[in-house]
Order: sequence, then C-alpha cells, then structure tokens
Amino acid sequence: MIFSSKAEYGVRLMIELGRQSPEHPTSLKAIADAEGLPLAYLEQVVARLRKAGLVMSARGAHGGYWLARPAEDIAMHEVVQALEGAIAPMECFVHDHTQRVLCSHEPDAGRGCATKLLWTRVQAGIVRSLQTTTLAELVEFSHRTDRVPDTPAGAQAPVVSATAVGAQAPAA
Amino acid sequence: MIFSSKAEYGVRLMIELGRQSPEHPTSLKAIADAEGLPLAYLEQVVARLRKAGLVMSARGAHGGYWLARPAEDIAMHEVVQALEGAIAPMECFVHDHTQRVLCSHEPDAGRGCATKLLWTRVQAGIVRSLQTTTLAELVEFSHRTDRVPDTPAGAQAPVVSATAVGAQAPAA
DNA sequence: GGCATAACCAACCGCAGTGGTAGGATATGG
DNA sequence: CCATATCCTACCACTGCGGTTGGTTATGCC
Repeated sequence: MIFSSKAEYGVRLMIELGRQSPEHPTSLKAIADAEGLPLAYLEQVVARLRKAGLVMSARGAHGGYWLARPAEDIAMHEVVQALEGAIAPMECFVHDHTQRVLCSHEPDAGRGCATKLLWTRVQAGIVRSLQTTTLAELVEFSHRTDRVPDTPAGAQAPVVSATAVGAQAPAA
Repeated sequence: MIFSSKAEYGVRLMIELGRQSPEHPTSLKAIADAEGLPLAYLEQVVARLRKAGLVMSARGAHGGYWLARPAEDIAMHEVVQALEGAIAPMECFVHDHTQRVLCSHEPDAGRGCATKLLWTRVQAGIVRSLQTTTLAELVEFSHRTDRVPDTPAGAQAPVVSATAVGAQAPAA
C-alpha cells in the first residue's frame, strides 16, 4: 500500500469540512461519528493538517475546525503531503531545500543509478495526479454520490468520472 | 516511502541482466558484487522475478539468470508488480478478476467514498508511468551514464531526461 | 463559578511487515 | 568428487502503523 490510513482519514476529514459551511466550526466528534473513525486518532491526523495551515481551529465549547482556504484553492497534493510527509517513491530520494530530487546512494557523480530515472517518472506521475485534483472536486463528487443513490449510468458523472475512474475501470 | 528495497534491488538486478548478453547466464554473486547487495537477500528477490516469468535460470556450475524476453518487451510495470505485488494506493483497493478497482469499505452501493476518486487517479498516474517505461530504456540510460562521466548539461539526454527527470527538477 | 464541551498534547502498546541472516538441499560442470 | 550456484525454509531484530490512555487547557452557557 502506498498511502497509510492517515491519508485516507485526513482526506475524508477535509472533504467533510468542505461539505460544511465555514461559518460555524465542525467538531471532530461530529466527523468521527459521521465517518465511523476513532476520535483520538483523528486528533493526531488533524494536527498535521493544522500545522500545515490547511485548517483552522477554535477551542472550547462549540469549537471545532474549518478550512483555512476555499476548497477550490486546495490542491490534494498539499493535503497528502501534510499527512504523509514528502512523496518519495524510494528511500534514497531526499529533497533538499531547492525542491530538487536527488539520489543519495552512489554519491560519486560519475555513475548515477539508472533506477533514479524510473522512480522520478513514478513520482512525477503521482505528483501530477495529486496537483491536478482539488478538494472542491472531491467535495462535489461526494455531494453527487449521496444525492443520487440509483445510478442512471449515462447522464451522470460527465467530467470527473470520465477522466478519473474511467481511466482505470473502463467498463464500470 | 512508496516502494520497498525489494523493488530497488530487483530493478537493479533486471538492469544488470539487461546489460549482459543472454547467451551465458549471469550468477547472482556477480550481480551482488557489482551492486554491493547481500547475496542471500537477492535470492529472495530474484525468486519473485522468476515466478513471474521475467527471468530464467540454470542451476549448477556456470549457472545463473538471464532475461526471459528482450528488454524492449519488458514494461517496468511487470517488474515492479512482480516485486511489490499489486500496485494499490490504499488498503481498501482490491482488484477482482476483471481488473477493475473497487473500494471495499462502504459496501452499500449508495454512498461511495469520494476518496476513491483521488486514489484512482493516483494509481492511474503510477501505472501509466510504469507501463510507458521499458527495461531497455533503463539499460540504455545506465550505459550512457557510465560512459559519459562529465555531463555537458545541454547536448546530453535529449528525450529521456526531458520527459522524466526534467518534469520533477525544472532547473537542474 | 461551575460544568460540559472540545481542542491540544505526550506517552504508550500490540502487531505486521521489512530487511536480512542461517543453514541446508539440489543440480551441474570439470 | 568437489566447487559452483540455484533453490528453499525458517528465523530474527527492528521499525512504523493504527490506535488507546490519560491528561491539560480554553471557551460557551446556565
């Protein structure tokens, strides 16, 4: 598995916050009940999102969390990176401060390892897919799926499903 | 980290086999010495490649391993899948026999989880990058890097590096 | 003020997988 | 017969993951 459940829970949490209006904060307990997730564990997850500046919080009674920015301006790359750390396909991939991706073994500049070429392509594929998906898309998708329980299979999901789910599941 | 060292070692092993002519088999010990990897662990790695039909073997003295097919016909997706198992971004992704990708939780067909949309895109990005890279490309890349130790930085790596390394490191 | 609510924080813990080792059995060429 | 080398099974230390426990602090409401 590529991502841990921290990413799964955190993304669901962000979607849940995106479904709420940012006027009144949403408590973690409400999200935990809605998604069936352990509250104490969600605290650790949301702490990462808060430290990354993706959500804001208010303490005390009627406190809770809300999105720091509109969902349209949040790329899922930021969310996943906050939850999982740097997206690196392999141990030897380290990021320096210039955002370049290096390979730590074979420190001599002569013979660079050829695997780097492969892992770099994989990483680029992941990052591209995460950067071109916004939180707003997922929120809209969740609205659509819980609004239409029976699937007309033709009139529904015109843009999102055609480029995403359809790419992997040709005949759903 | 997305892939374990099994993938790293296995890919290096495949590249090493691609550099040799398939006439005489290459022993694991020679590969272990060339790459600085533990021999006993390489045995477990190569066993997966053999069971996947990617390499063939001969026992006894002067035995060893060679590619079952020319490197041009081996997509890295097969190699990585043999080494790491099914490429799934998240625990809940299970493949049935029709190659479709499903989500195991929320078994009621009504409210499908919106995270599925994201993970499906990520998986598609990974699979695409792995399927469009052949072993022959990596072998050629390794030939180029150990032949040209000093990098002219402009005349070199015209096609491969432009689409792969250049996508992640804009100003290398 | 007091109490319920709810964010925040820091340990702790069982479990599974990773990375590797140990020791052998089997096959083959010289 | 022996060196080489594949093949196979079991074992093991360590790490990270998923989750729990038990608090402390801050805030709204009666």
